[in-house]
This record gives sequence, C-alpha cells and structure tokens, in this order.
Amino acid sequence: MKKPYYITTPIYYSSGKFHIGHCYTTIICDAIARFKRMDGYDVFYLTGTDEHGQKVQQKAEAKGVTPKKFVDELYDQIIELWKLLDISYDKFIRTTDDYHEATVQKVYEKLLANGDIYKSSYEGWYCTPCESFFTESQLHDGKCPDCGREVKLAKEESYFFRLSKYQDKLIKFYEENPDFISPKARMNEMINNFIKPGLKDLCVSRTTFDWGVKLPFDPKHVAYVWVDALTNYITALGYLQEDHANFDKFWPADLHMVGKEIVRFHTIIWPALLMALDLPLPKKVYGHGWLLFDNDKMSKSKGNIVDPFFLAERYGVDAIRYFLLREIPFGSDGNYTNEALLTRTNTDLVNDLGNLVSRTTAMVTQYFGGTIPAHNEFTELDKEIVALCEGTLAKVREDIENLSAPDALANIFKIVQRANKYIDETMPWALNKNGDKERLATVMYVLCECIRFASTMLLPFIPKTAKTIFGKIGVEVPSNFDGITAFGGIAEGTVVTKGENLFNRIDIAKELKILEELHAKQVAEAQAKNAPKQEEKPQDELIDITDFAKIKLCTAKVLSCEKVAKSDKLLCFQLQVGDEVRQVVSGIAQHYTPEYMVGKTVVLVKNLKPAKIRGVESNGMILCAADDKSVIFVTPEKDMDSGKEVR
RNA sequence: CGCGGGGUAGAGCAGUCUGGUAGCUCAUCGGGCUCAUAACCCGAAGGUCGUAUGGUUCAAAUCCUGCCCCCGCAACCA
Repeated sequence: MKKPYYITTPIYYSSGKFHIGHCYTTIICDAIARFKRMDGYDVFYLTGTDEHGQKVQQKAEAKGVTPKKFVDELYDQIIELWKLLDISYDKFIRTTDDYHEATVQKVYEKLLANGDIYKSSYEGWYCTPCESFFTESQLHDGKCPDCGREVKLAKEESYFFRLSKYQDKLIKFYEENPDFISPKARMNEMINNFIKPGLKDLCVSRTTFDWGVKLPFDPKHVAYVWVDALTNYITALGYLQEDHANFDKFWPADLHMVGKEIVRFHTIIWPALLMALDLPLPKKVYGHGWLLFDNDKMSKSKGNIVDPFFLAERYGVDAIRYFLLREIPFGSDGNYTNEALLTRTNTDLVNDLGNLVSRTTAMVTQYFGGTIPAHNEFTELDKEIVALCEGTLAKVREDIENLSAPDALANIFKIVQRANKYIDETMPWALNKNGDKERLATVMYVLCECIRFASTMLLPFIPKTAKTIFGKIGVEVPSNFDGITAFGGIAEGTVVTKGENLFNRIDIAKELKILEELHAKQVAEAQAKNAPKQEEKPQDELIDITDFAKIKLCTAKVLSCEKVAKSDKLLCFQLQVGDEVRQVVSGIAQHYTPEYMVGKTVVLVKNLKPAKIRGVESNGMILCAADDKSVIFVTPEKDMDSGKEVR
C-alpha cells in the first residue's frame, strides 16, 4: 500500500490577469507532487479558486456582469494557465461548487451545535452607500475611507467563532510541533504579533453582501470568506459528504503551501477551526516569499506584472518552470528579472543540458550509426561517474524533503556538468581517429546513461523537456525512479535520434530590448488607466459658508514637542493657544524633528473632538499640506500671537 | 527599547548553529579542444566578509557588545 501524500496550493483570487507570481507556488507544488508520485507516494495535489466575497461582487458589478459570470471567466483563464504550465493537479476546487457550499453549511451547523459559534452583535462605523463597517482606526478624518462620506455608529447582528478559546491550545500545539510553521521565522511573527496580544473572537458572518455561502440557520447571513476558503482543503476530500474515502485516506494534509501574506490565516484560524471540528491538524504550513519584479512588488496598477502566457510562448514553458524552481531561494523573497530568466535559460538549459544531449546523440550517430553500443570494462574515471549518478537520487530526495527545489536541481545538474567534462577528458573524437572502438563504445554508453539518469530526475521539474530527451535517446519515459537505482539500464542497441535542438539559444540583448519595450508599454497603459480616476476625485462637494464656520481654526505656538513612544510617525505637542495649553498628537514625525518644531507657530483645528492615539490624548489637529513625498505644516506668513482665529 | 530577516568579489547568493586556508553561479580576462547550439573543458584576476581598525580567543565572516544602513510583519498616520 502506497503512502498517501496530500499537498495543496492556496485557492487563488484575482481581479484580473494572472501573473507569474501566481505561477510560482503552483509550479513548486507541482514539482513536489510529481516527485512524490515518482518516488512511490499516492499523491493528492489540490488547487482551486476562491470565488466568493464582497470584492468579487463589487468587481462583477463594476464590470456589469453577474458574480457567477465573473468567476467563470476567472476559472477559464486559470485552467488554461495551469494547462499551459503542465500543472498536474489531481483536483481543482471552486468555492462555488455545490458540494463545497453544502459542506461549508454543515461545518457552520456543527460549530453552532458545539457552541463554538454564537450570535452577538458587531459594532462599528457604518457607511450606508458603501454598505461597509469600519473600525474607528480605519476611518479617514472620521469619514468613510472608501467614499469620504459621513459614517454612523451602527450595530449589526453577527455570528462569532470562539477563537479566543483556542489561544492556549494553539501555543501548546506550536510548542509540540516546532516544524508546523516554516520557515521558523514566521512562527515568531505569528506568536508575537497575533497570539501574544490576545486572540479575539472572530466575526464569521456577513450581512452587507450576499455573494457567499448562506448560513443554513440564518440565511440573511453569508459565511466569512476565510472560513469558506480554508475549508476547501477538507471539502475537496469529501469531508461530511457521502463519499469520504479521500478524506479518510489523505487528511491531515502533509503540506499547505501558502504565500507569506496568508500565513496568519493558515496557522491560527485554520488550526483553531479544525480543533473546533475535532479534526487532526495539517503537518506543515509553508509560507514562501514573494516574487518581486526588479525588487518591486508586482502590481497591475504599476504595470510591472509579468505575463506567463507571453513568456511561455516565447521561451517555452520549461524555461519558466526551470527558472522559478532553480533561481528563487525558497522561503525568502525572490527577484524576477528578465535578464536572470534569459541568462539562466541559456547557461543551464541551452549550453549545459541541451548541448550535452546534442553532442552525445551526434557522436552516437556519427560513430555508431545511431545505435547505443554495449559498454566494456569501466575505468576508474567511469566508476566515478557511475557513483555520482547512483548517489544523486538520495540527495535530490533530501532536497525535496526540505522543499528546496533550487538545491535539487543543482544536484541533478551536477551529472550534466560532469558528463560535459567527461567528454573533454575522454576525447571521443581522438578515440575514433585512433580506431579505439572499444573504449569509444564505453564512453558513449556512459554518456547516454548520464543523460538517462538526469532526465529521469528532471521529469518532475521540466516534464516536457525530460520527455523529449527520452524520445531522443530512445528510452521509454519512466513513471518512477526504479530505473535509476543502478547504472546500466540502457539496453545495447537502443537507437538515438539527434533531431532538433532541445532549446534554442536566446539572443539576450535583443530579447531584453523587446521585453523592455513591452514593459514600458504596460507601464504607460497602467498610468493611462489610473489617470482618469484621479480626474474624478477633484469633484469636491461644495459646502456652504455656514459649514465652514463650524470649523474653528486658530494659531498656536509649540511650547514643547516629543516623539510618542512605540510609534514611527507620531509627535506629541504641547501648544500655547491663547491662555490655554493643549496637547495634540500629529503624525508628522517622519517629516519633522521635535527640536525643529519647538517655537514654531502652527494652525490648529480647535474644535475637533478629543481622541486617543496610541493611548495619548489629542485635542485638535495641526494643519499640514501634503503630497506623496512630504508633509509641510501651515504657518502664518508673519509673526502672530497664539490663539488668534484663522479663517 | 514591538517582532523578524538581511548587509560576504561587478551582479545574485552559500558559508555563521558546531570559530581554524573565504566558496558557488553569472559576468570579465587568458588558454585548450573541435563531438556539439560562437557551445564545452582548464586556468586567472577580483572581497580589510556593513562599521567600531571594539571585546573574547592561539585563532573570528562565524561567539559577545555598541553603532550605521536596507527589507518584511505589526502598529500608526486628528
């Protein structure tokens, strides 16, 4: 009976085009899944799409389509992408699938029955036109951060999950399973930033929109998207469904691969939910870094997204797979540059691998009419090569265990590099010239075996290329690693074909120019798209003079000023306002030093409601002019006593 | 003193846990070879390992301390 191995990607959400960053996680999981399959595991590889939520609903409305239509398009696009990239998932789940929705409902019922969900009310600032709740700190100048309109304090009935109940259990679980969160640094982030300050019960229902799973016991509520999304990992296996064979077999998951931005949901909320459902917890959550573009976060608005369709068409799918798997140090953020992609492809795939296959098949054709000869006795040199080939699988297996594809590929390529060197050492052309066919036969045989060993292990990483190589050396594509436990698997008389080059050399300078032009075009388009939005904004609401009169402005002199402890941006001022002294907090510490401010005259909003900012009371607001880069406080053009009216 | 990561050759990184000749890939330069896709193989140059020319030690990239810079996360922006 094969050992089960369950690996998952996050389920993806995108409001537009998928970019190469999206491909990163999925390709890594694919390589691991393929490796584990060949290594004798019964693998279940799950991926999917996250299709519910307010954002989806809003995006769909903006586009003038139904949410369902919107997510269907998303689905079509991603399926095409995974097909292009040779992603070998066993199941694709959509959170709008019937079985998923039905199971989420059952999960809510179960949690309610267990007392882990209770009804309470959620209090916050509500913006009616936006139908959204905001916390005090989310508001901008006391108004809706989205539309800038008035908000009112409102109460909404909601269901809450008793997350707080699981705080101690979570800490205990982390202690007993130190490898649960990887890399380890992320565990500290979670404990220090979220758990230690205390977990609050989580609001797990929404009534402000309806594109979601309706709660069976209260249909005007829909499920919180994260509860909906996280449960995909068990609903996909048949949890609480008639056919739950996969659930019995594969749960708990061996690996949830996630981006670092969602580690929190996978290591706190998800385990707590599973505890509440009395289910075993996943063995590992791996939070990988981001793929940056020229050290900048990829984003559509910046126009710096990298289009995988374009790259795959131009340079081949395996160039992308190889680059992402080989070049990006796993765990930390990696940097995508066009130059690195093209260089990597040329040096490793074209020069080392492609050229090795090309020169070997050429020599077998030239010296032996295309038929691999039997080998004769191995020399010490040959034995060194044999040992290298036979020892590589164990190393690669360990690298995959550590989730390090870069190391795994480096180890496989050692065979390729050694084989290239072996050709120079043995000089087959000289052997041919001297008529030493015996030695020549052995050398050819050893080379073909090197290629067979390397391409067997490359199958999980660059499947298309590896399969092509098998075609060239006339060997059937293996489905496992049994054939590379011992050297000598190629039968005498196997026929090779030289055929076309595996990879064609890229003219890097020329391609970089093309890619840069494309990039410039994208940036220009993104800027053009962003521009109209900025034109819409200046349509300010006009106010009456009486509205303005409500705001009391006056001059104030800075008596003293100091940084607010534990904050980057806050300064605390003591201001002389006529005969009164006021304490005001202002977020300008990154623009002014406290020393500079003392003695300056500023303009104060005098009748602003007092507020506490980081525990420090603030009675008013200092007027500043601001743009993207700097903040400059407003001051009277000539000396003016404090407490004088500004209007 | 919120938490964490990082600063090593022109670029990208390993080495730091468990001190002992500073390493890999790409780029550069020189040589070799001609089976191969101007490729492959060999060699060379290039680093006071952020800083205090700080402490411990026979010996520090590695351990300890102070400082500077970059980057995440959190917080915060009246």
